[in-house]
Amino acid sequence: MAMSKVKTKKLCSDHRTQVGVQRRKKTEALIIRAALNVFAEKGRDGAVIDDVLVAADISRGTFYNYFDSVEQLLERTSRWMVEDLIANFIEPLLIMQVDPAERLCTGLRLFFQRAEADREWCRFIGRIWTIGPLDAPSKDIRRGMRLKIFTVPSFDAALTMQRGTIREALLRIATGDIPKRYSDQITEVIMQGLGVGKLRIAEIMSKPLPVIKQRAR
Amino acid sequence: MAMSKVKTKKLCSDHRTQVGVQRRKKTEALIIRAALNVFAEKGRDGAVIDDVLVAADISRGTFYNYFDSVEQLLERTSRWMVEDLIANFIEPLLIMQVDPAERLCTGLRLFFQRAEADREWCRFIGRIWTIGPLDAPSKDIRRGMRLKIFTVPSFDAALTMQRGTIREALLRIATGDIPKRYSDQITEVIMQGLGVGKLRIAEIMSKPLPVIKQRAR
Amino acid sequence: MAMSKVKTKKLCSDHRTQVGVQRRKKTEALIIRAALNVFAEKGRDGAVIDDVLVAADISRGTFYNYFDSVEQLLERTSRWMVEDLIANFIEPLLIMQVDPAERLCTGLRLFFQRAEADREWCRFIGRIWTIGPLDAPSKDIRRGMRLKIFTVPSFDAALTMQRGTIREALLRIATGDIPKRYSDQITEVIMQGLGVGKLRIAEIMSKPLPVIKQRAR
Amino acid sequence: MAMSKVKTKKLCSDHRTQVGVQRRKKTEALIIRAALNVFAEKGRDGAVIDDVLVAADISRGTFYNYFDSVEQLLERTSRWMVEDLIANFIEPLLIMQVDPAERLCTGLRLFFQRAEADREWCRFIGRIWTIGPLDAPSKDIRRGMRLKIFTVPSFDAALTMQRGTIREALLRIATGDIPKRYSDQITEVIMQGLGVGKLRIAEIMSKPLPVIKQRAR
DNA sequence: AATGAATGAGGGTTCATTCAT
DNA sequence: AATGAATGAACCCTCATTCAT
Repeated sequence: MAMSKVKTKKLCSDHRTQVGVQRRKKTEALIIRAALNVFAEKGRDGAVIDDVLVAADISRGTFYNYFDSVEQLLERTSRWMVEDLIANFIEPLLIMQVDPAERLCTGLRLFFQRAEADREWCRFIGRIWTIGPLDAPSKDIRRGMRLKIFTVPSFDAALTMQRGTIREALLRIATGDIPKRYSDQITEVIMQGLGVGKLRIAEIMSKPLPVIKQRAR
Repeated sequence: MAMSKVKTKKLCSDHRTQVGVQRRKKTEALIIRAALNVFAEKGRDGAVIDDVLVAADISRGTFYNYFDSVEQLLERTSRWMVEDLIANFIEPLLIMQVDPAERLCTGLRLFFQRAEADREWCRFIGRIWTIGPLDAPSKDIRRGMRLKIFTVPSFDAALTMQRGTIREALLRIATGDIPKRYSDQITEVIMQGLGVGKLRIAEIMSKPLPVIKQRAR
Repeated sequence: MAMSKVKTKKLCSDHRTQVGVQRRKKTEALIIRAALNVFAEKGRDGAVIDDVLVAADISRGTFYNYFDSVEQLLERTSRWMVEDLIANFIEPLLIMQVDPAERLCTGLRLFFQRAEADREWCRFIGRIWTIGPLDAPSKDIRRGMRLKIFTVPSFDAALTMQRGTIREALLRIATGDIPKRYSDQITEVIMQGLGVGKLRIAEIMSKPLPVIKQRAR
Repeated sequence: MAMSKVKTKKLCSDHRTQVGVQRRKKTEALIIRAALNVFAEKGRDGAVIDDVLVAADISRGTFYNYFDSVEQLLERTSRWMVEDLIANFIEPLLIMQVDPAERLCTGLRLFFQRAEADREWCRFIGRIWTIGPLDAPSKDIRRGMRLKIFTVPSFDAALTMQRGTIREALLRIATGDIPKRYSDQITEVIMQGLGVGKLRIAEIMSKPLPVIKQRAR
């Protein structure tokens, strides 16, 4: 049997390799998906490796074949999130060449839309979100300031307000206990904080949201 | 003789008792102060008992003479913070009978003033801040809404914005890397988010801050 | 005042000493009594010093003024028990010059009588009873064997049976859940195990129990 | 190929599983065996996890892979003992359809025989023995009472006598310092306590003990 | 690759005992 | 004497990581 194994390996090593690579990807995605839920549920420190193993239905050994440590798992899960965000929100929005206010507004609404639809995703970002590059909106803020569309005391203050409000809102949304139109109201408050007038806000909000088809990852 | 004895004993015991009570208070304060720093430094879960023991320079046993568990330490430290806040900010401000905008504004400025002065305090609130009753400002928001001074889509949204912005700002302040006038700008952005006009904001901000003498605790 | 104190001390040092000695005795008895209950309640290892302190309503320091360690407390409490037993059972019985069967029988019945009346006492002996010299009955067994009143395979076996049965019975009595006449039945079974005939047993059991006035200790 | 792969995997996995199960069983047995000795040596409360770890030559982690707590270890060790007893004494004896006196007598003798052969086993039962179902003998007592073979004041008293005597005897045997024929004498005393006549006892005792081959566990 | 048994450093808690007042 | 704060050794338990199969 050992021999046949070797033979087999030799003969179809290419195919095998490819299959192997695919399986690796699949397992890795499986683990990350599980990790996402676990981190969202228990938080960065409350999460324990066993939770992930159970959630992904894999063994300890398998896990350590894909990740070196829990720290790395967290990091790669975060990175995955960011890439997912970019692929599903940032890039699509970049294409629309509208003014910063509209773009920011639309981005926030789409973002919260997903947050409400996927609690775990929402909690994960709300609780863990450490890695910087969620900063697509920050470009809009800068541009909007340059164009006097946003009138704020400073860029730093604006960014702090926007980020803090988003995170706090996510945590609230994750509880599941939110009033009607909460997300939209949050968006409006942020816009108002950025100095956009009530009329303009109402105008932007009245436009229908573009439909973005989530790209699988 | 019996009488004098009793007297002596009573006096003596009272004195001893008082000394004991004082020492207890002192040690407890020592531990809480240490815990504050440790929690601020390492976060709720990163903090380890040994850190506190070292920071307070006490033994394990002493710690457990004052607190039942680390959980309780956190809780009581938090409570202490809240009481400190109330004693030093809320109560003094309650006395000034001005309009909600001014009161909220003043409160925030004083709050950030202390945050900048005491980094550990600042980080602790920014990272740990879970216990509710930081909600003195929420009353101002409600009143302001009733008086049409604050024009926001909803109370919930306003509160989320205010809280999230404060927390994010605290974390930033705690890094020590903040631009000039950062705290004031944060205050302004919050006011703007609540729908207060720029002129009114400038007007309020131009008033000198009342001096509050920190009550020792 | 310091002077007067010295004076006083000098003048009535004798009286003081005596009072002191009495107080010592009293406190010591207090602690032992408390320890008895605690040991009975929680067992040798379950008992904790704090339990004793609370039960006796004294402070740590006081305790260590009277006892060097918990081990010593246990030992002295046990010894106290033994002395109490001797004073209240053994000595009174020694005086009655009857045959060993009657004496053993009477002794057991009195013993169980107290066990039923004082649960803590009962549990303490049942659970802790380690110190040997409960062996007053053993002399009766020896004598009874010599006189052919007790017919057993060996002294050791007889002693084992008697002791084991007593302890087991005490534990049962301590639960408070015993059938009517349980103690008497236990006594009868022991006598039967020692080879005494049923008629003789009945005869002995029918005699009224002497009344022993418990000597305070 | 897919099929062969599956097959291979299945075979392989089965084998691995089996090996795993066997190793688990072995380690568990190892720990329980060690625990038995430790508990026997130091008693329920004196025993410390480290003792078990050293005795079984395993690491902390391993221990907690098999048992949730020391309490559970004790419980499962006790349960193991009981099952061992049942398998090696009770069941074999159930087969012999003789009168209760003979069966009880034989059971006791076999029991003590093992006690003398295995000191740790003996001490464990003598010191820890809490879990009920050692009560095979109790059925014999009941039956014997019904058949007037045992004449005792009550079932409860008989049981107390029998249990207490056994435990006390075990503790004595465990010391290693016992006279010749001690176990047999204990058995005789118990029988006598149950009201069996000396002649009948001698008759039963004179019969040769059946040989029971210990079933490995 | 996958498995899961084994490891051991690390953290929380208890409690007998000491000691300054 | 009495008090009770302080001490630290000893214990239990968790969990990330390694490793033989």
